[in-house]
Amino acid sequence: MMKIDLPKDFNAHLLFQYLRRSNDEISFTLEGESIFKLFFFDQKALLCKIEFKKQSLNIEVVVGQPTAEEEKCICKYVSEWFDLDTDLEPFYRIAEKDNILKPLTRQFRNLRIIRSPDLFEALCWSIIGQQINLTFAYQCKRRLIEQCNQSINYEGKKYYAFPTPAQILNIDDRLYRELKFSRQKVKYLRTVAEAIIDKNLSKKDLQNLSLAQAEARLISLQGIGQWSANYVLMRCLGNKDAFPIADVGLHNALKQQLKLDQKPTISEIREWSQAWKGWRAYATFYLWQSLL
DNA sequence: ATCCAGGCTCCTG
DNA sequence: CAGGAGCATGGA
Repeated sequence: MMKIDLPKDFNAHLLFQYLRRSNDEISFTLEGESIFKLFFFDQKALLCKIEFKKQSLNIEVVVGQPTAEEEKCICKYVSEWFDLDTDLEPFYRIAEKDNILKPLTRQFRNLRIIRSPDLFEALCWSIIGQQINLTFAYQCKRRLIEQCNQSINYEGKKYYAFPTPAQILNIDDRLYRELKFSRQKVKYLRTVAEAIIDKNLSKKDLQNLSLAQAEARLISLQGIGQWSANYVLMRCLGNKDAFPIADVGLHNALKQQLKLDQKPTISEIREWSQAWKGWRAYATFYLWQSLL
């Protein structure tokens, strides 16, 4: 059993509300108050059960025998997933002086960005989510995960992990059509999978770059534009100032919050967001939350 | 039916 | 360099 201390006033309710938002999400499994997450270390499967206590979260490995090193990886993953290491106070100080963020930070107190710690998965999700609505995006992702079937059975239920780059490359064009992926997106997924396999792209490399450099590196990949790059920097790398400014969800949330009759322009958003400097990823996430 | 979804690339003038 | 088509499908 592993145990991780939670930050003061951790809001598990808002976390679960976010995790529950799609029935097609099968890269983890919710059962009551527990989260099940399947990890693969090469071919070795470890199924983890995560439970929240008052001051800590517990991780129990219910299938498989982890080494000390693997336990460390799992703890690191979970800490990043729920963004446990961020001090929210500076964000709330900024928010108190900002008319857009103030009500949101009161409504969603102690909400942390829910991250996507695996780089390949985060990139794939950003590609899948481009242009189409979220419901359809989640369906596509579910079909992809089921097709690759990186899974184990435990107590009569099936638990899935996100596919590896090699598995993504193994799916042929005809099959991708059946999964409802466009030709372009298949090309982009393959580009990203190859970059990871060839070790031209890694989370560690991106972490050693500045925000602007990391953004440029991501955008150099075919299929990753400004929105996707900033989405990945925010959700995977944990950069608190990454800002997917063209995001339609962001636009709709701002329209709703400010009771505008149409969506704001990019230049308006750029202006308002000056006040959020250093915390634009958090501002975005809280705005998204207002749409749930 | 038509338009828009957590965009991006490529082609045109 | 701005502007527009095309992509896949489903929900409003």
